[in-house]
Amino acid sequence: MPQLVAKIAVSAATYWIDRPYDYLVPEELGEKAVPGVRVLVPFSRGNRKSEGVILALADHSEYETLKPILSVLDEEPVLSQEQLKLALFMRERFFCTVYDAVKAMLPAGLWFTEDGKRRVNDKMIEMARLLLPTEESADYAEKKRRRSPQQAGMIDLLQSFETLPSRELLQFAGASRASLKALVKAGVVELYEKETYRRPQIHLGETEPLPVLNEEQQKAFEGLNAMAASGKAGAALLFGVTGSGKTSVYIHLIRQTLDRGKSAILLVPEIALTPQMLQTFSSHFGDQVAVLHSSLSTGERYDEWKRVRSGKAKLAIGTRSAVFAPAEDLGLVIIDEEQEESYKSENSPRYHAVDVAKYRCVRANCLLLLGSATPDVVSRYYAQIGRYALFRLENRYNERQLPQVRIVDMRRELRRGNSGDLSTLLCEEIQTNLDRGEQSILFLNRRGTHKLISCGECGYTYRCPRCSVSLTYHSVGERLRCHYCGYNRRPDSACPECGGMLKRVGAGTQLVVEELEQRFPGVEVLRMDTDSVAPVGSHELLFQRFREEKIPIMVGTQMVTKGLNFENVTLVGVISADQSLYAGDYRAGERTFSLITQVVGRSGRGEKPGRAVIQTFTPGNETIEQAARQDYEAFYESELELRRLQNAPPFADFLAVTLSGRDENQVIRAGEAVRSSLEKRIGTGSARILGPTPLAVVKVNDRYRYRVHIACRADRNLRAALSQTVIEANTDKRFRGVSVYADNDPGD
DNA sequence: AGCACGCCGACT
DNA sequence: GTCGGCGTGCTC
Repeated sequence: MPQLVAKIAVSAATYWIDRPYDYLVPEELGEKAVPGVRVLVPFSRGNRKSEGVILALADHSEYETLKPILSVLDEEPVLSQEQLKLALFMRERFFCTVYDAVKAMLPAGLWFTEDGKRRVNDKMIEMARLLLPTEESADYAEKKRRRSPQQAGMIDLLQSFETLPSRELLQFAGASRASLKALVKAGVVELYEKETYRRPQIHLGETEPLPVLNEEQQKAFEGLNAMAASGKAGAALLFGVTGSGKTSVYIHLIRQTLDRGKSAILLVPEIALTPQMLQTFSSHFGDQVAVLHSSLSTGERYDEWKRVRSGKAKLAIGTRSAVFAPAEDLGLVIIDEEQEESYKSENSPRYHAVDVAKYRCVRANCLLLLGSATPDVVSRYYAQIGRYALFRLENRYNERQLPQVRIVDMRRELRRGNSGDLSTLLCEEIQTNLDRGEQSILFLNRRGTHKLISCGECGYTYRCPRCSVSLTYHSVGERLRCHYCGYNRRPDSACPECGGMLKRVGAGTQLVVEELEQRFPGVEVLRMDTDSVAPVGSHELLFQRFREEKIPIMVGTQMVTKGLNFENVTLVGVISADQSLYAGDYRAGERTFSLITQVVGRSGRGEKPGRAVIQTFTPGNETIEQAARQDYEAFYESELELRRLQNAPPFADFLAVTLSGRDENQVIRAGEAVRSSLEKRIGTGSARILGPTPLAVVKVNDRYRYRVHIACRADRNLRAALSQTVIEANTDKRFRGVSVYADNDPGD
């Protein structure tokens, strides 16, 4: 009698041992064990239980002895054949395990806890706490200190913090999971699960008639709709200036797609997924809309996911991960503001939603529509060479004028004795607005907008003991915190170096607010920044106050640049346009152009004409001038030329191998080995290999991080070679303790 | 990664 | 002697 064998992608397998593993399907599971269901299998020498997903069935195996599948976890497949193929594609493209890809594709509500088969609707994390009374555990720590310093260290931490997520406990103590397990076994520490909180669902509105299209919108719609209806795979770029009504075109296209009985996916950047935006789409498509967003609770998200899968919802709207929406019969994928960096995942699997969307559209023979006011230079190039169709929207709604933009040379301001953040011109303009009762938005192009503490005498600043960054000051609980690892401490009463007076050095928005208060006493100023510790929805509330109470001035970072529409705002100030220009990576210019263009576009959205003031220390800079003129095509031409000279995308693909470990020299040596292995495998003829070079923040959590860069044509062979190199470096005994991974197009 | 096997030092 | 640290090798 032939045996039934299942090819399974196993969760416990790391990247370098990830392959389909053969397991025996026990007779009693024969019915349920089909491709796409998740199973529990014994894995490795200890037969540790691991989750897996059946990729395929077979009637024999090359292996002599097979272990049997322990149980089937799903009643029916959670992934279609097509989604399994996508997972395999992701492994190749993004250098992750198949199961990592599977996890990214499924909503959190479908995941299983470490121990059990229980399906969780709540998000849980593993926490650790001491089981023994304080003194007993302190005694235990002392007893253990010499032979097991890691265990003692963890007890110390739990003494002061009481409870900690076990992940963090291990990181902070620099301990291995084995030593934590030892403490659990000894009955000193207990591990338990804690629920993280939920967020409410967005309200859905009434159905509205389709928006009326103007001539150029109609033309774009007709062209795009013809592509979508052709039943052939295709991609198009909809290049529409701010306020030209891309959304109206989207709505018409989606309407047509749904009427053809097909489903659609609309991706928006993180920041753009606002209640207003959802309101717009639900007012047209009612409960055919499903929202997939990380801020929904796992339960809500799971329900939305099910509505898409069952076909009850035909339009999935969401951020990056919504590209995995289990939509059958896909007819259209729209990616709005396609140049946004939030479409690239920062942690494993490091996928790019645009790449995933391309793959899906090709497989489904449907249209991929990339929309933008400032397209990614690569997309614009593809449109130029005919790989994408190109549609333009050049007229702003109601023929509104572009804001009048002026550039201020901040070096001259400095020479005139103004060392503040606000130039004379900007202050005059703000005053004009105050007099007229119109509102102003000041944009601060700066990350790390927090306060530092430094010594007034010797200049000492606190640095993180585990990361190569300064600690920032948080007034909440008077603490100094590290943004990278979470380390925090209380500041001393005097400088620990020289005993001098410590003072708070304002930075970012705070400093600008202070300067405004000084110059415009009694004028209310609203402050918006991403990293302020704010409860959910509070940003919405602040925007609402700004609109309704007509607060004269709003100061903010990134988040004030996107999609906001305030009729009474007639002045935008860019405090410093330079910061993102020199950020190192090849996208810096693009980022700056896009940012400035967008923020300037916030001005004059109503009846009254808008003005903008851009402050810069490099007034001659071409990118800034182009952004001030809102001249994308000029920017594109010069940027493309630059890319050609640098052999950067679209003329070559950028890939990287990132290495990290506690021993810096070892990391560098491993990086050099990676480099020479790559040189051997792919040669230096067509590819350019650089590094290893340290990352901008070289040390995080006591691990040093280095990167080897590759510029080349990334074909199948090259990816395979890169994958081999990563596997080799990870399993090389000389580099134990160094972890190595590849990245398809690292952001920085 | 995580787990078993096996080697070697310190404590009964 | 043996308990339990840590180094080595394997995962259908």
